[in-house]
Amino acid sequence: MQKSALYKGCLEPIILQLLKDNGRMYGYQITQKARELTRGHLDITEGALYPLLHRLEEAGILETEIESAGNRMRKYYSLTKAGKKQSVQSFQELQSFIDHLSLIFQPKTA
Amino acid sequence: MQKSALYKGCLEPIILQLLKDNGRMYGYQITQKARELTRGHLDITEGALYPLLHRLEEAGILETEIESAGNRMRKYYSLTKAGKKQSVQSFQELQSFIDHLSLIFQPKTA
DNA sequence: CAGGATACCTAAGATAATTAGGTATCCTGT
DNA sequence: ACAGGATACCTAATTATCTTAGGTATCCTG
Repeated sequence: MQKSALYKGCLEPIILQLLKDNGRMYGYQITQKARELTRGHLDITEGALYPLLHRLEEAGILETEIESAGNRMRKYYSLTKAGKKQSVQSFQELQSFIDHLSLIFQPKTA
Repeated sequence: MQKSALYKGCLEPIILQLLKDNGRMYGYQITQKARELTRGHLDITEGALYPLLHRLEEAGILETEIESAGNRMRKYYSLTKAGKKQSVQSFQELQSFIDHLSLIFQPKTA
């Protein structure tokens, strides 16, 4: 995906939703899960993902635990209490945004 | 709207769709029609609209006719042949993008 | 032991909007 | 008569968000 600029602005709600559904995840895992759920259509680039995760942690939306798998580190992210609220809200925003779009693209059913 | 960054990248398909449905429109009219169809939720800013219209004309997607209503000019935009193709394609892209999003946000129904 | 997958990261550039202006006409109310 | 809101066009500076293109390092398979 990402050929289209449509993707812009959707990354944050996507991440919050994945963390809501899966409890806690590390960065690389998030990219794999998104790819899996969309059968390869959604490719989250690491250059977008990591800076966003850091911003969300900074903002108190996410919290981290670092663990090691063998000799390799994994930084697990999960929703804070504020993050859970945020994930609900961002889902609602996305839902309502899509509803409004459909008023443009399917005016008959309006 | 536009509090959310979701809107980014959607303006072009929206404009193409409105022109497809309404034949020909001038800039200000596009903003009003979008507002009307979404009952006030979609506010297309002129700073985004006009430069985009110019780019689409430059690209041969849109063509213009200037008319005057009283002493005031109106620049009407309509889809070229290439523009009609483009409007179909951009609709399909939007549709498929939303389908993929729904795989993230409603994984049960996948 | 090369190469792909796993796992983290950042910086420079591109893209696409917002914000905040500018110009000018038309119409309504006081 | 004229202030102010709607109509109608436009652009430039800034901001937000992503892509591209790197960098480091471990693990596993052929």
